[in-house]
Amino acid sequence: MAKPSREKGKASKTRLLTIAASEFAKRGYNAKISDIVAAAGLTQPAFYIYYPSKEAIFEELVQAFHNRVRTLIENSLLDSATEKQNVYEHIKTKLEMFFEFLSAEPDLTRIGLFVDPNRAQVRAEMVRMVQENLVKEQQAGYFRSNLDMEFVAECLVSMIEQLTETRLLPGLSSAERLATQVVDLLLKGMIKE
Amino acid sequence: MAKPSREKGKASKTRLLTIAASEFAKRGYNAKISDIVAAAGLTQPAFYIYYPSKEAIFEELVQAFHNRVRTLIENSLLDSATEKQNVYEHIKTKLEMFFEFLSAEPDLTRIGLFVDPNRAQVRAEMVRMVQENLVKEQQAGYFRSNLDMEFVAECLVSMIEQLTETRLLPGLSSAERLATQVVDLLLKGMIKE
Amino acid sequence: MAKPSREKGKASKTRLLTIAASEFAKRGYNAKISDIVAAAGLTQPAFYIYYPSKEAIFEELVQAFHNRVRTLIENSLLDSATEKQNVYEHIKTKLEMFFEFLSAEPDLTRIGLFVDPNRAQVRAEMVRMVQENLVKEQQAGYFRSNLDMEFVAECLVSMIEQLTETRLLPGLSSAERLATQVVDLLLKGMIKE
Amino acid sequence: MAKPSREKGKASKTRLLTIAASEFAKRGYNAKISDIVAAAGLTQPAFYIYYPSKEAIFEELVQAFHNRVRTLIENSLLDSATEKQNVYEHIKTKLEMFFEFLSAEPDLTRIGLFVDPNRAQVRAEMVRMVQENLVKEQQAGYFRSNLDMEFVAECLVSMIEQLTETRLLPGLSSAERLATQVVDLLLKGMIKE
DNA sequence: GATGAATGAGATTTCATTCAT
DNA sequence: GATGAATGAAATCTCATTCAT
Repeated sequence: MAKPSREKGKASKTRLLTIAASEFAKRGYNAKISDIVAAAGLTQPAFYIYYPSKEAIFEELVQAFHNRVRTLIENSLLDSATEKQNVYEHIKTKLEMFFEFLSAEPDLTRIGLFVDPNRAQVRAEMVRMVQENLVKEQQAGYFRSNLDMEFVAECLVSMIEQLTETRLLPGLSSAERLATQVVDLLLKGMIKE
Repeated sequence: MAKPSREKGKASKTRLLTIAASEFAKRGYNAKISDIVAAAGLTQPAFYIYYPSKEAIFEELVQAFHNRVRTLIENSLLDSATEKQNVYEHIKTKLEMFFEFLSAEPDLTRIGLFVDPNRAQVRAEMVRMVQENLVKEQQAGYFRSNLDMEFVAECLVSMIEQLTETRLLPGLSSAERLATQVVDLLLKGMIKE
Repeated sequence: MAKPSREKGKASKTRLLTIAASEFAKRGYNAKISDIVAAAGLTQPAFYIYYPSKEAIFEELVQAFHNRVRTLIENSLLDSATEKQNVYEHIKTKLEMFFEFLSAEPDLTRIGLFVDPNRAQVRAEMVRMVQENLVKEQQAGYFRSNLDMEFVAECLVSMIEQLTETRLLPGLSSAERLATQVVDLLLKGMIKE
Repeated sequence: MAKPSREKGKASKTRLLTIAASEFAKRGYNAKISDIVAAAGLTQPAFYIYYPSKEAIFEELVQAFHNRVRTLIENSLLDSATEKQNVYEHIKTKLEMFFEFLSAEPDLTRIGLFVDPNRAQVRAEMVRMVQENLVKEQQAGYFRSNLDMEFVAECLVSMIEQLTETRLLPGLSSAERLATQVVDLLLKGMIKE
């Protein structure tokens, strides 16, 4: 492993990371280094110039997703303090941001949400973040007080994950559309009146 | 005391299938034949007496889950015609059945819902079934008419799947409890009043 | 890794061990598994049926030598109590045994004495054994009392090792001859009279 | 303050050689070029500016040791002609010189004596030199005439080598001390009186 | 109904070495 | 006088699968 610093090397490293993301997203951790380097126009040993092991590059991708999630969480919490919309719009905006976030880097999202063996951890983090937000609204009197907000958060996150997989990433629905639908369903419920 | 030779073979085959289910559920498709046969007290070639390949036994498990889902669907649709409860109870009962179904064979469930690379198919089937049920209730006037029932069904199924993974299979919640919570959330919504 | 028990498997395992001994003796730890299995008329994976790793088979050979050394030590100490020859004959006999022992399994000897990275340990063990023997003779008054027997033991062992490598294993001298020469030199010294 | 460009190259080459000696001494021929250049603050291609291959630099170190041995031999033979001490002192002085020589460049010594695959050659050279010296003393009547001086030389050299490895290089004994002990043991022998 | 023994194909990783600048 | 970037060749090890009995 050397420490590349000039342009071409950096480009190779980036290419490897991007292609690795795509391969891991498609085939899970079984993605082959040989395919990755081939797609990057390199030979096998070149991989090890930039990453010490297959595990390392995978972990780097997982951490990249984690970091992005953490950033989103922090920003999102700040926003919630500053904005003052009605509750529908407020929640919808946040959901939309969430969906946008997840669709911005589809491969990273797939890796973080679906292929990482420790994906339960990120999920738990997301659930916690959502729960905190919801509890605030609940305390502000917007939601029924008898709702278990951890349960609700878990349901919401699972919906987000699923809709991301089946509608958002395949391009069948926009972030805005999904946010609207989810808010409408979850806030109002299914019952008439 | 009958012909033990015939029975022994069947027993071995069943044992292999059960253990394979457990291994695939635990380790995904990467589960090793060598581990499976070892746990079954057999040697590797014995495996190939009963199943032509790793893929074949995996597919058999996936199909077993599919078949169970199909059976559930048929029974469920029948039930829905015969029963005459209020809508809460009605839906809750079905959800409870669904959760019971999923918890009855945890390994099969995990394989069908989480490890099968084509799990989207079963999911779609489940979504369709749920959707059909919901449409009927909607047409009967129980639900808001502006709800896209395909969307709702997808949300509901994703919640079911997730809660199955995080609460039902680990034994943290009962089927009855989860059904109650889901019904309460989805039917009434989160908003006060 | 299976547990072979029938004849052919046992033969293969033994062949692998024998050939491995020869290869390690010739080329050091860098000996290649591929050469070993080829010489054994097997393919690479067959190796891993019998030994879990290259390190494992090497360690097995090293341990085999250690065990033989330990056995020799125990027997040798017993002998020293029972026999009652003059001191020349006594020491010569023991030296001869030692040389015979080292020439009995040349590959094992080379591995234990020259290629094992931890060969200092066995050497130390051998030095200790020789020292104990010498001290007894010294206390019995056969040797000068101002000799540091640890130093003498170390010299003796190094001579044994060297003569084994350059004369015994190549077949240039017999164990008996070497024992005679060493005893003559070490006991009488070089000075005339 | 002269031409630093020429000097820098020479300095790099020397540094590589020194570090290579240290690495080969520590890890045997398996020492890695990548480690050597890293320790020298250079990159891998720089190595090949100065040495055509790994084998070449290793051989250069081996030859350096050989040359030093040859020089020692010549000087030693001259000395033996000029000096006129008693035989104990005479031999002891030479042994001490030998030990000093071996401890002066520990890395080179380790490479020449222990890691060079052809170390038998240098050993043979050293044996021959020692033998020549001993034969002279023997002819002068100092030693028993029935001693095979080639055998004695080989024993002596092996002792020197071993004591160098276990006592001299680790700093446990001085050259003078070892020389004294060896002379005492070998000349007088172990027997009392 | 099963086993002992073995293999084909391929995966990750290592290391000396070279090309272009 | 040196570097950034890359490679050829090979080594260890894994795993589903098969042959002969």
